Amino acid sequence: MSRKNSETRKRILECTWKLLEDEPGSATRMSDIAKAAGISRQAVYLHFPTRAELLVATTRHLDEVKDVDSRLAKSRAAATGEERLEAFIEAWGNYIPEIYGVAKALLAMKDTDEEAAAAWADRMQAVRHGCGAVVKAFRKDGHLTKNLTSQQSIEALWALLSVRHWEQLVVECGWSQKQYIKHMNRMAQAMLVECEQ
Amino acid sequence: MSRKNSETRKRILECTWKLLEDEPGSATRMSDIAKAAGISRQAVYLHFPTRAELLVATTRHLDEVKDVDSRLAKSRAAATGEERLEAFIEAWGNYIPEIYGVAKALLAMKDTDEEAAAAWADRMQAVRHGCGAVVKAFRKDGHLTKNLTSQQSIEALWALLSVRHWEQLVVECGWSQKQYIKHMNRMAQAMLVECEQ
DNA sequence: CAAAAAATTGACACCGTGTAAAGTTGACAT
DNA sequence: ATGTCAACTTTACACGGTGTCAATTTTTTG
Repeated sequence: MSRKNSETRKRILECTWKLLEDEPGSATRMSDIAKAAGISRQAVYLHFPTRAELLVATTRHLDEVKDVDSRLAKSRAAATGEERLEAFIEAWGNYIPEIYGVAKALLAMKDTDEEAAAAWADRMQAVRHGCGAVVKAFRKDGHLTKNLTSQQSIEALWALLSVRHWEQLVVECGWSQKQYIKHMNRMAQAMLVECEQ
Repeated sequence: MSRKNSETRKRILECTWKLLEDEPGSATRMSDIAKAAGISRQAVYLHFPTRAELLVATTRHLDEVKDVDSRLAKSRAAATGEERLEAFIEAWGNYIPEIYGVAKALLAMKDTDEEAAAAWADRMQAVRHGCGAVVKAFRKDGHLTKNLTSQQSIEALWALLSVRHWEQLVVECGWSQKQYIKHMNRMAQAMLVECEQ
């Protein structure tokens, strides 16, 4: 316990986070992080055996500090599917920009590193669960479209709310966070709900 | 001309393509490509100064061989917005799996290499144009939702039809190509069209 | 104070990209 | 047949980033 939560370890995590926040992606090197934390490059390896493990630890640290899980859990209070969807998109959609830097680095690593892939998949599983809860609520309301199975609905919603999708709209197309949230609600609604015309 | 279309050059491009098709992503090295093409690693550099330029050339080669542009142009024959959308999704959606390997490598490179980013942006511009044409047709029909500006509609559709979105649904979630096409049509429709209930 | 833990220093191996230079081979032009 | 030109080979090396190792110093703490 005292080992795991050492001062230095925490400082490394915070610096990694800050650096990736400023410049999302894979540009940040181990030496940059060491310099930012005011220690030698080797000292970083003393705490984290590989870059992948450091990134994974940083995401976990972030999730802990920001307390995603309880933020996502809030949406479960809502009664109707519609309300749940809105609460969920509010919670997750606004969480994305806070983790974007680290997420992007992990996403880039995913292709080559097994461990990074597993860590990312694990975190995304939480989001998927949230999507599942939303779909279930819609189903209960009897509002779910018949064009998709529950499984497909979950996956479609999950993909719609992916970090990459957010990235494309907000970072590449320049949508504001507010626009993103608003339109995601509309789109998800349109996608999941039966549209009788 | 004779220079640009040399036997060897073409063979390198074909091998790059094949290798990336088998194993999408950034794993394929210059030496792998050289070996596959039956030449020395340096010979590859004789034709393509950098890995980025090779990847860019490979996408261009692919686009040329597969003739995307004319495939996408076909959708312009359709009269109504709905028909255009369907033709466009048919054309582009079925093109994605054919280029996925190379696309993924280019996408990974995009983060670090300026030239790769530009090449990818350029190719994506073509898709965006297609989305623009679809939205325009819908607007003309008077069926476009009032919740989105034309620009936003184009971007929303563009993001929906992104390679990454396809990847998530087909590669990660295991949707069949047929399902993907079918549901993309539905989703895009639901997203763009006014839903009077 | 002595032992243990944390960090430093400096060197090095490995990989993949990219550069450089000298040498080989074959076509073909006169 | 000779010379030359282009394509390709071979060998060697520089560079940057990750990760390893071992010897040493600093800090903590029983």
